[in-house]
Amino acid sequence: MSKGTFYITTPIYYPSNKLHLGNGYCTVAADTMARFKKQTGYDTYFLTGTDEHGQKIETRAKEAGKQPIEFVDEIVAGIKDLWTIMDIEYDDFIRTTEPRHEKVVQKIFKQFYDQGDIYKSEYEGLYCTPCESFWTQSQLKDGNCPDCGRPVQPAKEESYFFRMSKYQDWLIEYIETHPDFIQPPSRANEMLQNFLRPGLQDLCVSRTSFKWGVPVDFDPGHVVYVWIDALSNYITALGYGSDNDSLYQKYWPADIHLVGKEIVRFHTIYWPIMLHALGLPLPKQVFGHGWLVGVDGDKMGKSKGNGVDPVVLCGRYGSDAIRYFLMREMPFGADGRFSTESMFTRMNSDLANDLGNLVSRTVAMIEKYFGGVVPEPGAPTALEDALRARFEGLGALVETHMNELQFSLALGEIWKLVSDCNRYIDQTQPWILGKSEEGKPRLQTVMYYLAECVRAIAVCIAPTMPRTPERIFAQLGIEDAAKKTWDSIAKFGGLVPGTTVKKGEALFPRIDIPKELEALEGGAATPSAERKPEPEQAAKPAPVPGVILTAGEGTAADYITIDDFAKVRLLTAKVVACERVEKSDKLLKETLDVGGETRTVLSGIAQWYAPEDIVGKTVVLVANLAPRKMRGVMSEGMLLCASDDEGNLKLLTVDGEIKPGSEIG
RNA sequence: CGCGGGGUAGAGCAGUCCGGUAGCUCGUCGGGCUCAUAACCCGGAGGUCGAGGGUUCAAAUCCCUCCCCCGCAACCA
Repeated sequence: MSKGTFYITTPIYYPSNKLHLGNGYCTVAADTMARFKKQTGYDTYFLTGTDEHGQKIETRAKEAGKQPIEFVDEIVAGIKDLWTIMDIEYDDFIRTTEPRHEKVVQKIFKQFYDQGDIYKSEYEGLYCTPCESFWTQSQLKDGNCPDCGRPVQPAKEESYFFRMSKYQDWLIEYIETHPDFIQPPSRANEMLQNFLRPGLQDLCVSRTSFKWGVPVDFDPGHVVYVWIDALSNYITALGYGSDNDSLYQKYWPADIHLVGKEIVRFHTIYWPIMLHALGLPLPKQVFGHGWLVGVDGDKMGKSKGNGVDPVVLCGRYGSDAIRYFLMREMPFGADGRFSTESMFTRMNSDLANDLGNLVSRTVAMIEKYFGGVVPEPGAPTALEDALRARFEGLGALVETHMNELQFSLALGEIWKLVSDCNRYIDQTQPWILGKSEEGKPRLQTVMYYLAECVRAIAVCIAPTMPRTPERIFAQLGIEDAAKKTWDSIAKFGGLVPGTTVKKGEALFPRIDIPKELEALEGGAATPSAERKPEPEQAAKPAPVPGVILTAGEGTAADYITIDDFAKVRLLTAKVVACERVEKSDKLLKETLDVGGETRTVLSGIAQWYAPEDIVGKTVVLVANLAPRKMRGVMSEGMLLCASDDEGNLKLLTVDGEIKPGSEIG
């Protein structure tokens, strides 16, 4: 029965924050793929999870006044809720803090050590204290830290290292002889050119500077650093190295590791080398997908604060619509632009107008002309033959595209059938046929063909849109599970005449775009929301900023209380120094006098201000914003800016002179 | 010359490997239809294919040069 196994994974997410739509994108893709494979007869296993160790979590937990495990427990619960909301049907959710994972990580680490892949060394390097980073002589810029430009000091840290270089030639050879291993191929070039051919450095695989990690059991004080800890989840989740490794035996090697393009390196260099060192087979494919980027080309990430809250979107428009949009809008390998406007447009035209309306008119006509009973088809004409050909060719086309993870193309094929059906109605003019008795036989054929095609469409969209098919089947009166399967659409004619249809609610109600934009943006925009939507403005550049929503809650335009406001500590600050940040064309680094205290803040204003422009200005600082490292420099707050519709920024300043560090409010 | 990707209609993209009438979706304009969610169907307008040079009967496509945008450069999906 089963065509074989299929094991697919997402990255394990780092729960330092709530997830955003970009994480959802990757996970929806994996889920869609898993569902498709299940549907087409594979024994499928879909793994996702969280990578919960590391200094950042330790720090964030401390800031929140919690134990690290308490801190991640809460966030992980939120992540699982999100996956439920987005209809993610994973088979397992691995947390790197689980004993089943930690034990095996220790075992793997020990094995590497015993076989000489890992050695202990004193990392002697040049250390930049603010950046908490070591640098080699060659990495320095003008003798200073290449990230922040500050001086570095010689320092030592005892660490274990993995001999990457030992496996480098083997890996180059492997990648060259397995062209499908890294997808899309451009990513393979990147890896070869940037990292492998120039030569791998040995990889630091333990830390002593923080505690929140898997302890190295034979050397107290060391914890396993992210690489071995996080990457090994793909096999520890299957029980590799445990008493029961039946899942591992069954599903490894993975068919696809789905990863964001920024972590391709870890999955195509470190991970294969680790596996090889363990004597294990490599995953068949690592697919580096693109990012959702905002209209201005910014990546939608936690660090940008411009993510769109998937919970809000799913709640408002249904997870199926969101999933459809994500899978349809952009080709999977490349970056895709996200804006709420493009999402609404897509939802209206494809889901409401094309598919929803097709189901609606089909069912309505069967009710009107045949009392709701699906009629027996008569002899086909050329029109029916063409429709039938499309129907019967659909499965193979969808499968081809899906196997290449081209979700967008697969959906495009399905929508060709939707479109054919709408055209078919126009060509056959059922409302004319229905007027006379002579037209009835022909009308029977037309209605049957439509209903049967709608059935096929419902089957095909199921992996992407898990909820909608049942709603369609209900309207078509299909109850027999055998008529809902992938196999049932291989041949035209599965629908049994005589079943009773029943018109239901509109599958996807049309969205009033200007209204929705207003509702969404108005309600859920960040407090510092710099931009306003401009719904109609369809004119030239139309930089409709769609992506300013963050992980906020409400959708209504709620008021905040004075207490809420009081949570934000605003202070005046005088800019005493300012410089550009190395390797960034957006950031300026300001040194601020906040009444005796000195703060360093990074702001993304370099396009609008030269450093010398703002020295001496008194600006408004959000003083209690959680510090964040950008470009390796810790930013201790945020400067308030106003921005207009085009995104032009102006710093907020103070009317006249006032002592630096004065409270605002 | 660090590496990779990109520049095609108002917007978002395909086409480039393997040269042969420049295509899709949205928008826009006009027409048709009335079963349907003001939905559907047909047609039109709109492109110096980033710039320049070369090869060729023929170049978005192959070669050379240049310009511009984005990403990566050793823990942000």
